[in-house]
Amino acid sequence: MVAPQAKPRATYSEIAKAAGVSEATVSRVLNGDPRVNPDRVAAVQKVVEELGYKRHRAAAALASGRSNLIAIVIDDDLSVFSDPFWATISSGVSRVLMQNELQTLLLVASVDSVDGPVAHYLQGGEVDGAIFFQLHKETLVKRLAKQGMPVVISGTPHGSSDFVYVDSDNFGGALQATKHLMAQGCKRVATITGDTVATAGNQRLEGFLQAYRERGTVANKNLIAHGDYSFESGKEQMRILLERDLGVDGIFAANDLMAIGAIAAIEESGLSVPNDIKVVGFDDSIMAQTSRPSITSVRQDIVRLGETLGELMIRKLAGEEIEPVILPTELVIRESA
Amino acid sequence: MVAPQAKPRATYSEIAKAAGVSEATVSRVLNGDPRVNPDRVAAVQKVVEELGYKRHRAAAALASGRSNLIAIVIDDDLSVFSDPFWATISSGVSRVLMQNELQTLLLVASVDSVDGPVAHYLQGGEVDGAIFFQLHKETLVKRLAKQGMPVVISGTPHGSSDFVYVDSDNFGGALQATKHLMAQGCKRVATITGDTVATAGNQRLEGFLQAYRERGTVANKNLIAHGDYSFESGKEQMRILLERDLGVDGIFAANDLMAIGAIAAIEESGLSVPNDIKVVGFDDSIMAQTSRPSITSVRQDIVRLGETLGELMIRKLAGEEIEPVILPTELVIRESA
DNA sequence: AACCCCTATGAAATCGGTTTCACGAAAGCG
DNA sequence: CGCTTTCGTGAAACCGATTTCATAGGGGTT
Repeated sequence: MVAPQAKPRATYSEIAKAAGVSEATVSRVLNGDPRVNPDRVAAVQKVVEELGYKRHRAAAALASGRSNLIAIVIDDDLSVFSDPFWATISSGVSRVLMQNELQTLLLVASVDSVDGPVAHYLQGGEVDGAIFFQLHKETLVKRLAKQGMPVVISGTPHGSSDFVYVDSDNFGGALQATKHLMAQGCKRVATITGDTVATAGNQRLEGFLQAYRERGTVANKNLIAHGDYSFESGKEQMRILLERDLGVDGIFAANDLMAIGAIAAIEESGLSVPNDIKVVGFDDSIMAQTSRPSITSVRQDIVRLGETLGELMIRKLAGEEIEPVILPTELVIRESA
Repeated sequence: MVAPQAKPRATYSEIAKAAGVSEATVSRVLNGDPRVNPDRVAAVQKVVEELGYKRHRAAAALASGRSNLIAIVIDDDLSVFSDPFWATISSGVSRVLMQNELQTLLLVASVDSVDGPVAHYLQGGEVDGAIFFQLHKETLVKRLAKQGMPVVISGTPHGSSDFVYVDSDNFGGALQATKHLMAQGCKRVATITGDTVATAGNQRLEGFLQAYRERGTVANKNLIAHGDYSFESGKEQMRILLERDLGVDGIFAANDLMAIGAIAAIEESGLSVPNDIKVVGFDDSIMAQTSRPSITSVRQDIVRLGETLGELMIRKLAGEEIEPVILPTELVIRESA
């Protein structure tokens, strides 16, 4: 049951011989060194073509000290199930990296410990850079960055930190969503927040509050219900809001799932969406489109997010100074508001 | 802006010196060669511990010819958006592989061409094995397998092919779903299929047909509507079924999204679910839970699917003869049927 | 014309493990 | 008791690219 190896891969030594140059020159040609005589470049390229040569990554990595590998680090515990965008982002990252001759290494593991296997792995110099999703503890990332490893993270980090990150405009999206509700005539707009410990949830809440400020008022504290992004919490918090009897006529939910939960609670209480209460969600997920009523929602460009992560990493590897990027969101208007 | 490198990593030569043995012995110890004297094993392990040594992957790969890298290959065009399980499966794979000292390489690219970059990459011997998702063209996979590369695929392949694959029991799930509808008193159960060119869609259709057979009849051809897994197609095909006026009172949709579309069409026509028509979906996605009415659906164990893919790969790498695995499905009963 | 500098190039060292091979010692055998 | 095996071990070759370093020519300067 052993592998019947195909033709043994070509090496520099063969190419060098066939092209009548030294291995050093082959290397120079393949790495785009401009100093090589055009004739030889052509000769080498011809042979490379004919032999169907492919660079041996491990050998190149060993010799150059660069692995051409970028890790995508995902925390095992939380992200996979809670973040529906994970796949899309990763694919965007992978595509962009691949176009730049880099490979994507997928690391799904518990990232919490600064001393765990992931930490060791990353610090072992096995990868040229790391992209983090769903950052909860920043200690590890901070340390890696300090050691000189190029790091880009998805989502706004907590602290002052000078990490480079990419995020959707949670604040702006929430602001726009809330203002839309107000513009639709809602007098008392409430919000159901997501996990406000994480920055995304917090920013969406801030956007909501800002809409009130821009109207010259302050949102009543009772108009803020704290959910956790789940359908159940949306339903539950909506029930609580209704019980408070504040005359709520508009809801900004921090994601679509909670918006759907809220609508379920509203309809169970005998009211209707959007006639009695209007609802806006966040994410513009497939559910926003298929739910009845369909849900007005804040759209994030997830593909672009992934691609941006990849691009920033590439620029960072090239030594550029790079800045965090906030991607715009867009309000998609449907039946619910 | 250059990396302030931490301590330069330890190497065999240091370990060998410190432990008073040769580098060859260090290698043997670190690779678990049983022939080494226990005293030396202990000595080496102690030094390794103290120095916090980490194996240099590139060097090891170069010397041994094994990369310890397994590729997950995903076709750019289709899978990412259409398959909601992608992320979950990948994470399962990655976790299992990591527990076995293997890394997961994510390849998102167009896989169609037998001569494209992915093909080249895989044939370049850069990885020790490959796991394919969403297989459309089998040519490349077939060739890789023939060349001795361990290959495992997710989903049942088309042909006779002797590939090793892992799949959910689409046939059994569909059979169970349809029988459930019949048991609920449905006299005329129809189905909305997914893409029947792909095996999963076909198997679900076959399961549906089998339910009729087991009842001793044959399903009327007009009871079969062909969708494409999208919400819109579910709605559209349901409309068509209703227009045929066959007295349909049960629907098995090949996924939840189409089930939701079907329900939308049913309610728009003035009928109600489940009173007039009962509906069963497939996937047990989050939408099945949050939709109103909530949807009875066939559940697949996606996490297990990913883990199984990883496990099969590991066993294959170990040289075991392995067989395809079909994972059981489970009918989750909710309001719609 | 003598001298210096720059450029293109190849020989050889190097990266850090793995594996082959040879050898001495210990063990098994007749 | 002498001879063949087996066992543990280290020296050294090796994996395939990259990179340093030395060198031979070519060009320019005065």
